[in-house]
Amino acid sequence: MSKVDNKPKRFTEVLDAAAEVFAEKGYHGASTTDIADKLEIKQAGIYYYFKSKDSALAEVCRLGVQGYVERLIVISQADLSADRKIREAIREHMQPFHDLPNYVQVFQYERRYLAGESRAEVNKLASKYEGELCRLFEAGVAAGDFRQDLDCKLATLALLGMCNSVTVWYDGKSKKQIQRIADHFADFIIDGILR
Amino acid sequence: MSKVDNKPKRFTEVLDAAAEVFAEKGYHGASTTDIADKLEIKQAGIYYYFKSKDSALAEVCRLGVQGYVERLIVISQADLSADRKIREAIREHMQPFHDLPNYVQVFQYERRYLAGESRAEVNKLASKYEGELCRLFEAGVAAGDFRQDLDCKLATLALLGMCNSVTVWYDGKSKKQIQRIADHFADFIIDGILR
DNA sequence: ATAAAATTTTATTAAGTTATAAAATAATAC
DNA sequence: GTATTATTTTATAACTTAATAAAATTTTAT
Repeated sequence: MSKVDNKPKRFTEVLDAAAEVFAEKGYHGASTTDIADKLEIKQAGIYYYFKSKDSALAEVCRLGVQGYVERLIVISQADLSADRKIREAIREHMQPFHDLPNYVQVFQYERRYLAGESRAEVNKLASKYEGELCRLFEAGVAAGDFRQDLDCKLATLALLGMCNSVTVWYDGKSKKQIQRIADHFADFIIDGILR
Repeated sequence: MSKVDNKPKRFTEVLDAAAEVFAEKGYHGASTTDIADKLEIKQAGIYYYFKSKDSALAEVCRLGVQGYVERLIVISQADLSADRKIREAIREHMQPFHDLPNYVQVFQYERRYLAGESRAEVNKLASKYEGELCRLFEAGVAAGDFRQDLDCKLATLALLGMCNSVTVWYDGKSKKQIQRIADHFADFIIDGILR
C-alpha cells in the first residue's frame, strides 16, 4: 500500500496501476490502455488523473525515490561507526524494495525515458543520494576503519549496483527476507567473503 | 550460429545499428526508422536483413551473451585458488563491457522483451552462467578459502548485480579502465573494505 | 431530493508503428 | 558489356497509440 501525499484514494489506485504496468512492461512497452485495463475503466479515463503518459511516469518515479536522501542523512548523522552506518544504509535502501517494489523498479529502469524538467529532478535526487553514500565511505577511511586506499566513488557505485539488482529477482515474500538479503550484502562489501 | 562473423560486413553494420539504438532508447522506445536512420537508408531497407524487429533484438541479445559461459568454464577448470578464479571471472565478465557495450546492455535490459523461443534461449544461457559462477563460490567454501556460512547463491547474485551495473555508467574510454574497475570490485567482494 | 462535483464513457483525431511487395538501382561475376 | 545477384527505395496496408472534447453517469453535499 503506497500512500500518495494527501490526494484522494482513487488517485493512488491509478498511480499504483501505472507503476505496476510500467514495471511489468517498461514505459514504452506499456500503453495507456494497459493502465486503464488494470483499473477496469476505458483508456480515456486515465486522463482525468494525468495530463499525459509522461507525467504519470514522472509521478511514479518521484515516489520511487521519495525519502531516500532524507533517510540517508539521518543515518549519516547518527552516532555510529562507519561500517554500522553502511549496514544501516543498506537496510534502509532495500526496505522500499519490499514496500513499493513497482515504484522503485520504475525509478531504477524507466526514469531515463523522462524528459527535461522531471528527468533532471529525479536525477538530481539520485545524484545527491550517491554523494551522501560516498561520504559515508570517505568518513570510514578518514576514521581508519576502512582501507586507506579505498576508491570511495567506486565503492559507492559497487554498493548501489549490488543493492539495486535485488529488485529484479526479489519476490517480495516477507519483510524478514529483504532484511536478511540486506545484512548479507553488507557482510559481502564490508567483510568480504574470505574466511 | 554466430551469424555476424561469417555474414557480409553490411549485416554487421545493421546489427550494430540495431544494438546501438536499442541500447540508447530501449527496445520499445526504438523504431525501425531509428535503426534505418542510423544507417542512412529508408525504414523498409532493414527488412532485407531481418525478418522482424523482434528477431533483430533476439540476434543482438544472443551476441550480447555469446561466449560468457564458455569463458567461465575455462576459468573454473583452471589450476587456481577459488578467490583467484573469482577475480579472473570478474575480469572476463567485464571485458565485453568495453568491447561490445551496446550488445551487452541490450542483453541485460531488453532481453525481457523477447518472446517465446529466443527468450528461453538467452535466459537458459544466463541461468547456466549464474550456476557456474555459484559453483565457484561453493568450491571456495568447500576448500576452506571462503567463510563456511557463505550463502553462495546470494553471493552470486550480489556479484552479478555489482558487476553488471557498470554498463550504466562506464564511458568506455580505455581497456585499462575496465580492468581497474574489475580488480577493485574483486577486492570489494573478496576482501571487503575494512582495514 | 436536488444541485454540484467527481468520475467514466463515447467518439474521434492525428500521428506513428511494423511489415510486405514490387520496382529501381547498385555491385559483382562472367 | 551484359547477366546475375545484392541492396535500397517507393508505396502502401493494417494497426496501435496518445490525447481531446463533450456527453453520460455516478457520487457527494446540502
